[in-house]
Amino acid sequence: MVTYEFNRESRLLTPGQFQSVFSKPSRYGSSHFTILITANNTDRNRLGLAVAKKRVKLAVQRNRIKRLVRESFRLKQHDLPGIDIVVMVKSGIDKLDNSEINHQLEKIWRKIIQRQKR
RNA sequence: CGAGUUGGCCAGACAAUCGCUGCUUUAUCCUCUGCUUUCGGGUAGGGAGAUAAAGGGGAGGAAAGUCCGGGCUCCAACGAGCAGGGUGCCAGGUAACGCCUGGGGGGCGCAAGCCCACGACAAGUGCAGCAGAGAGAAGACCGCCGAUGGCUGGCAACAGCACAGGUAAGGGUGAAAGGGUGCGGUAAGAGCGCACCGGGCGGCUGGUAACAGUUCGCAGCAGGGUAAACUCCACCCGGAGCAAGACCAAAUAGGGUUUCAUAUGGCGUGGCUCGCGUUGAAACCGGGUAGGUUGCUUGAGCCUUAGAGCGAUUUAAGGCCUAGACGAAUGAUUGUCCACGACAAAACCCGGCUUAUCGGCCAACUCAAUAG
RNA sequence: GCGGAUGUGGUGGAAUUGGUAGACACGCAGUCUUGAGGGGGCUGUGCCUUAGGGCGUGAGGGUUCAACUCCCUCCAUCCGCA
Repeated sequence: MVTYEFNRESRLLTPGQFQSVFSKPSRYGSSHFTILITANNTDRNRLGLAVAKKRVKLAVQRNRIKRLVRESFRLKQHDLPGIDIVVMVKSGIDKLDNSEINHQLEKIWRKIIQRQKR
């Protein structure tokens, strides 16, 4: 039975874990996202978010974007093959609506899955 | 039904599915201690964690800006003085405030009502560029006069000159030129005199006071502005902040160089001095660690009723528990409905202020008025 | 989260007992020199306006005769604290 849970094991928690992703990343991107991934040699995927105050000024918008990314990751996590992910954003993303953000994330997940299968 | 003022309340709703995070209960697993044992275990109590199920909770009126005030924590204690800072009509409220309430004064509005850093420049010191004659108990540039004295003419009355001089009514300069109006007065003028108005000082009356009134008395008037200039007066303020601080584990390896001091010293201490405590301190190089728990939500708390008070507020009784996260929860998708949803999200906690904001509802009051 | 600092033409940066804002340097534009370029010289350079004049020190108010300067509110940028 496949569950769509999202608890603390599915996140990057410490600065050290973030650093390991930043040190040897594969890059993916879209018009408003930059995503870094690296293999973590487990059967779990882990997500870290880096939404800078400089990119998105209002706390309400930052929270909205983080929630959307988490939700999208939660629903897709079983199709991904054991990687650590750091999602960063670019300026202007706070002007997009929910469906547009979801659409961009979908495209990136599909690209990652294709790349990793080879 | 219109126009407006003040106060208070709400902050899309409902359903389904999938998620996040605390709390409570139950079950299973793990673990510690005691007792017992046929060494498999059994039983009682405790602990923290994991999983599952059920129930219940889960951003704001501004959570914001960080502009004030407190609680709390540490600085041995926060004691004295100086420096520095803040507030500023009066009275009250409060834990406290730069906040609030009531009152006074001034301004705006037909009104309900709204707005105001609103102590003292007659304690002292300073400032006012340019312009202007003169800028502070002032000043003759133009103007006015020239009574008096002088000169000229004339027998004289007097006329002329504008020399001495007088003059702040008028012009001009300026942000500002030293009470206003009228009459008298005069050579021309002038609080020079008088009347009224305004203001000052003293008294009296009302008020806790700010202040107001005065048919009372005094003196012709008194010296303008600026204190968000120094200052004076009254009152208040020790410093830092939850990244405060405390605990557990690890670590800080008794390493090197330089400088200061060597006790009338250094440091604690983040203005200085005294006082107090403590006994070396600081900088750089090299090396090592920066994980977890706690502080963390029950509080100047909220609701109802009754009493005190014009009110802010307060007293009593009863009831309620209403987010505590930590790479950071309170969401996503779909559907239905409508007034089509603004500004915007806690990070130790409260009380205010300020700023942003789609709209909706309720109450009291004011104006316009009886037309549709 | 807490604490602190700064804001002046296109750029750096002057101007303080409150008294003519934009010194100085760079850049830019025009012009002279040169066959041309470079270099150098000279002139101009915040905005609006025909002129007179008006508006301009991050924004908005206030005090004052007068504000870059003093006071209040807001905005933006930067720095420090484990």
